Amino acid sequence: MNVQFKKGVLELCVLVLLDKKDRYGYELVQKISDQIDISEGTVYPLLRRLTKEGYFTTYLKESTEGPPRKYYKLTDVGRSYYQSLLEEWQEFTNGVNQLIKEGVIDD
Amino acid sequence: MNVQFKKGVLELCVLVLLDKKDRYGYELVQKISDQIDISEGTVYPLLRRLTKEGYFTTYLKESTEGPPRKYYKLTDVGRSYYQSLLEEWQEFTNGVNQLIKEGVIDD
DNA sequence: TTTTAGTACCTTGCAATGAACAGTACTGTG
DNA sequence: CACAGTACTGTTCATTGCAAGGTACTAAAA
Repeated sequence: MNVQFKKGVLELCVLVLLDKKDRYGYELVQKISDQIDISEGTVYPLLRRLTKEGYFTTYLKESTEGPPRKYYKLTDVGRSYYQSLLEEWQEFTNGVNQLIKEGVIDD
Repeated sequence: MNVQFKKGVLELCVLVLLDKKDRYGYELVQKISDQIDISEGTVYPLLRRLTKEGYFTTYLKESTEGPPRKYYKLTDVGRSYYQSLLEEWQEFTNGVNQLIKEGVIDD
C-alpha cells in the first residue's frame, strides 16, 4: 500500500469514525486497519495532535476486557473541520479520477 | 486543497496522462492543474526522478509556440508501474470511501 | 505467586514528497 | 531592445506515515 497516498487521509478516517460515536484509540486503529493498512504508531501522535488542536476531547473509561480505555469525542469544531475535510477529499478524488478517465480516453 | 492528500498522487497523474501519449512538462502541469491545484515546482523534480528510475524516456522537439519542448515518453517498465499504481489507488480510495460509509451508517 | 497473553497506549528518528520561491532560457511581438 | 508568454530547473522546508521499541493494565494459566 502506497505510503504517500495515505498522507493526510488518516486524519479524515479518524474524524469520520468519531463523527458518529466516541471511540478509543485501539478501536480506531482496528477499524481503519480493516480497510487500509496502517501503523499503530502513527495513530496516537495523530490523536494527540487533533486533541491538542481542539477537534477532540478525551475521557477515560474502565474496560472489562483490559486496561482502562481513553475515549475520543469529537468537538463541534472537530465536526466542522471533518465536514470540510470530507468535502476536500471528495473534490480531490473526483479530480484525480477525472484525470484518470481523461488519460484513458485521450484528448 | 489539502497538500497531504496529494502526496503520492502526482506520480499517478503524470503516469496516467503519459500512458496514452507523449507530453511535455508544461503540458502535464496544465492538464493536472485543470483538476487539482498543484505547484509547477513540484512536477519537474518528479519528472526527473521518474525518468531516472526508468519509467520515462525524454526527447526534445522544436515548438512553433515557444522554446523547444522536452517530451516524456512512458517506457514498458513505466507502463507496468502505472498499472500497479492505478490498482493501488483504486484499492486505497475504495478503502477510504468504505470507511466514510461506515462512519456515516454506524456499526 | 509469577508468568504469559491480550488489550491498550506512547515515543522517536527517518524517509519521502509537495510547496514556495527564485531563478534561467527561448520565441515572437510591440 | 523590452516585454510577455512559453517552457524548464534547482533548493530548502514542513509535514506526516512508518518502523521500531517500548510501557502499563488485566485476567488466566502455570
